[in-house]
Amino acid sequence: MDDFTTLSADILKILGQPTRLKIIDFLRDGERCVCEIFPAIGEEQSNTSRHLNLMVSAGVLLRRKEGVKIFYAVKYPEILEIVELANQIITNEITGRHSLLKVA
Amino acid sequence: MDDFTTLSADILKILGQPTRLKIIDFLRDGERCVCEIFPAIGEEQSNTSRHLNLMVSAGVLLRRKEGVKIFYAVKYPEILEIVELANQIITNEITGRHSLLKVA
DNA sequence: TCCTTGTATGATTATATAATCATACAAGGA
DNA sequence: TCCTTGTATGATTATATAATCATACAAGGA
Repeated sequence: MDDFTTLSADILKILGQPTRLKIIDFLRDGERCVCEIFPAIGEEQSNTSRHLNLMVSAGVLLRRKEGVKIFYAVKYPEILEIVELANQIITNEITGRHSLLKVA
Repeated sequence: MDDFTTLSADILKILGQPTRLKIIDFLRDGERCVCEIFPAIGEEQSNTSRHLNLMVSAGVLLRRKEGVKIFYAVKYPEILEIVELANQIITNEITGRHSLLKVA
């Protein structure tokens, strides 16, 4: 039922949501607990927890338990590369430059 | 209202849908008209057209008109790189390998 | 043992999304 | 001018999604 393309789409879909992208960005420097994440991104604990769980299920975050705290971390370096490329595209879109023009 | 993160999320979101990802993949070798695209991906003309329009609006595809046909092409090479990275992540997920293990 | 802190989840609601059918519209050829 | 081909879009429907409030649950300290 799930072909390879659908699975790849799921990875991009999970990254393509503002709240989740903010979380990924906050985890750029390493693992953080939920109690650090939700104030940093300005979302409710509840909502943040749901997104974190979605990202673990999707395979983009790792979860580690330490006492009462749960730490989350980006699972693959490729995830940060993807975000970086998306940022580049937006930069190009904003400056009105196209790939064809950049070649010149 | 739309900060940079939201815009980047929009790019990833537009790529994170199976039908659209199939279109991107079909356009890998260059521009194609709608009449070539929809049979190739096995979707209705109508649905394909909508997705193509969404992708042009999002800034990931270029549109060119030639007579009665409309040709679409991937706008930025970064888009194909993103798809490639997502494919790598899925490959890792399927083989059960994690980034930490790959380092060793 | 009781309390506090940290996290997850059930229920609900508003909104967005994807797909479909029917149809409109534009361009070019006969 | 009429017809055919190629493409876009209105209306509709089923489904997914994100956010919120309330609450449950687990771990450790006092």
